[in-house]
Amino acid sequence: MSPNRPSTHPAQQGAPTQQGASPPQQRAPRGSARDKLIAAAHTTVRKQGYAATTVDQICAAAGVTKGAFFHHFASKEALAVAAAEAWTERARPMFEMPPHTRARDPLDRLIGHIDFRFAMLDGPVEEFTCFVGTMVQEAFATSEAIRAACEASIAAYCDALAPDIAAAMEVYGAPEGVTALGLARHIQAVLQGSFILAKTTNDPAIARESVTHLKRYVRMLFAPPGPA
Amino acid sequence: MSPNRPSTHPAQQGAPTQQGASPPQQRAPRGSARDKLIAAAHTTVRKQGYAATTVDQICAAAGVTKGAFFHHFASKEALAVAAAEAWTERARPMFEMPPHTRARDPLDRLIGHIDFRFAMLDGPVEEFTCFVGTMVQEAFATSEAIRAACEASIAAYCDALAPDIAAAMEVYGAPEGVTALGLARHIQAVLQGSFILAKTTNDPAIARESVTHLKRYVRMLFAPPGPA
DNA sequence: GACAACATACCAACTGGTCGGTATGTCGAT
DNA sequence: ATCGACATACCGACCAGTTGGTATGTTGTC
Repeated sequence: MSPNRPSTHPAQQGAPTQQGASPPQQRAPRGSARDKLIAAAHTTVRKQGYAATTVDQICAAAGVTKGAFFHHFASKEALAVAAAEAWTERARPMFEMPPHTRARDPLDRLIGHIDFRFAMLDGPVEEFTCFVGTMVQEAFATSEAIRAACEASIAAYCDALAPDIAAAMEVYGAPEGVTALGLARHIQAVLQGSFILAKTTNDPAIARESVTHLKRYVRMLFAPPGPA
Repeated sequence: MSPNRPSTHPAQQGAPTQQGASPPQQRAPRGSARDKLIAAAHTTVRKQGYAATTVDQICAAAGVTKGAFFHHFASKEALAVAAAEAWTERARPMFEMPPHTRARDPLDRLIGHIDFRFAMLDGPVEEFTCFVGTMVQEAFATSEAIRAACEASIAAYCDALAPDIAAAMEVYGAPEGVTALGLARHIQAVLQGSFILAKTTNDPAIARESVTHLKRYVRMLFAPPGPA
């Protein structure tokens, strides 16, 4: 659950409000502040965590003022909830775009998805880790609204993954006690855990190692049980 | 990076400052403040996260004043580092005490350990989750000292787990590419990830589900490959 | 074994800066 | 001329860290 691609709107401008030059420098188009604040929350919270991120920092990263912030969001917590919902949307293309989603065999689609997640584990840690996973760690006991929003986002991911797993189970069978949603949740757990390990070492390699184990597990689950 | 080492003292007493009895109720024994502060940091940070936890809260939970805090620790960050080191010590008995550690078969010891971790996944979420895993999420990019301390704690856990895995690999073999330390790290990743899922639902059940998958994976890894 | 000199452990009150949030003003589109 | 979308200026609460003190050992000396 962590594509760095905010397919977001055409209007996009990372830089702070300063414009150097001559002609009729226009400011950012009206109506763009909300999206920019959410995007800024994603990047800032992924790097620093939720509590350590101040509203001023988010505003600065978004290139808007505090007035705009509290025009769009009633509180910092409200932004967090909105950002969690936006995160779910941002993850959706992962289940539609990549080539493996067109594979005929459901197990190929599932393994393809894991490979896809594996390939994301590269570059700076804060660019592939999960916004909602980071946030729920801090807020699960102190903000019921944030916790619920994060739960919904994770659940949406698992729900999106489950159909392919269910189909694979029908084709290849699976051991007693394995369910599609349960395995989807386990995949999510391994990803989240691999993010934490990557943070401890500040290096994605340790995360790839774990996802490799995950891939092997899925392969073994759906392998024909008997002799070769 | 500086836990002030007052080469600590024999005196020990878990409880807050109150004493039960009749006569001139004395305060907590000298030398106990440091340990109490670390214990308070463990519980408070596990529940609220690191950044959201204030020094005053930790002091209140420990039953000491801020003066005592800054007598023992140069900064909030220094306490975090000391608490991460203490966390490692706190985990050590897990590898020595439980009955399964005496098993003759290394795979039995390994599975026994996973069962042991499984059994811990019960009750309030903040009582079985990992202090260093929680903290490193927030601090990996902002405090190198904390990040390194958390890395060391996680590494110590994996190092403690690896020998049994290595022994199991020698007895039962293992697929190409599997290493003892690598599998130990994967086990740690699954646990950390299961904690996050438990936080999203505020319920340990989802964590147990993932650890069950982990156990099945380990069993499959070390199962004889051929026909039954 | 008593006492001066010192060190450690802790406490209460304070401070400078920061943070989430508010009150109010301005600008552009309809 | 009105309203939504911002910007500016500001506030009270809070927070990490400081200061200046007291109480309780510990140690060296005679």
